Amino acid sequence: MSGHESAITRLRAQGYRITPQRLSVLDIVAARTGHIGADEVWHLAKAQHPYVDLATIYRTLQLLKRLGVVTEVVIGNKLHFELADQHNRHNHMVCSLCDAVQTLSPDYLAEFSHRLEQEFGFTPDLDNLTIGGKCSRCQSATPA
Amino acid sequence: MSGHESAITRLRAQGYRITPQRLSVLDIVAARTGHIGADEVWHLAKAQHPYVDLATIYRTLQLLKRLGVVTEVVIGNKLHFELADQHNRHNHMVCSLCDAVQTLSPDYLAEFSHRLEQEFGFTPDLDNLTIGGKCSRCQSATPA
DNA sequence: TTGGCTACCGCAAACCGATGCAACTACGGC
DNA sequence: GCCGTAGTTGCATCGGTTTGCGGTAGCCAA
Repeated sequence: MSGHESAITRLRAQGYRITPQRLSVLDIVAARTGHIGADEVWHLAKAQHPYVDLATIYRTLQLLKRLGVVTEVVIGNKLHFELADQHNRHNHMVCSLCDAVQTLSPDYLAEFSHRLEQEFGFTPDLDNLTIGGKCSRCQSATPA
Repeated sequence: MSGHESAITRLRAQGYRITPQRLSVLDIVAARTGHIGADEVWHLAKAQHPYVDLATIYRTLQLLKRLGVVTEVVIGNKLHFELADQHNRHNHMVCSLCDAVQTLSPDYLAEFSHRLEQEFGFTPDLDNLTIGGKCSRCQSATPA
């Protein structure tokens, strides 16, 4: 129940309403260290509030993403989310074979990002950037 | 009708079969300069072969992607594909607001990629990396 | 050329995520 | 504390992509 008062304040400040459903989603995502799937958020939310609809979960998560409260991680072909912590930003590397996830300091992408902005005027959304590829384990396990 | 014989050879060499459906998809993607949506591939394929199923199109495109024959570009929430040209590699920057696509030399990502491989043993799949963000036009059009 | 093995296809249904709509409710104003 | 209104919700449905299954056909061997 702590650590996301600022998110609530921000919601209210921008004219969004504070609803039990939104609080549930926020609590659930905040309680988890690391990412959580949309379906799992739904499952947990129903425990608190039996009639929440999955559509509401998706809408809420998209809203929180737009506000920068949560970030999105694409794992396999499912969406996962995690609380955006400005003091612990990171990107995700996801193995396309085993879906293992490693985190990465945004420092690795800082220079790249600056160049895109300066040379193309394009502002990459690094907070929600998931990098696909092969982890070391699968890399060496693959025949050739 | 030219330029993808090597792809056919590669398919056969790996034990995959050459079917009319696969040849259609290959022709269609090769004929297009730039990316093409899965549904459009389907549309064009049906002109040649009326009973092709959309599922076959998707399966074929995923197979060709796995073999490195085509690359995937995520635009909005649709998948697009284009012929992988080793002599003209590039990445894509897609605006999340207007879906505009800009291409980017892979040079911009080369150093980043090397670091991931050396420090984490993670091999990023840069060929299929789509970078989301805001294009300069939408950036300046957004109120704040 | 023929036969047989197995990859592949078409069909249908499932799945994830997004969206339109009418009913509902949070919340500022009185 | 009550009211009005506009933002939200639940429900139903839809669009794009994936998957399971039984029949089909590409390819290799003889």
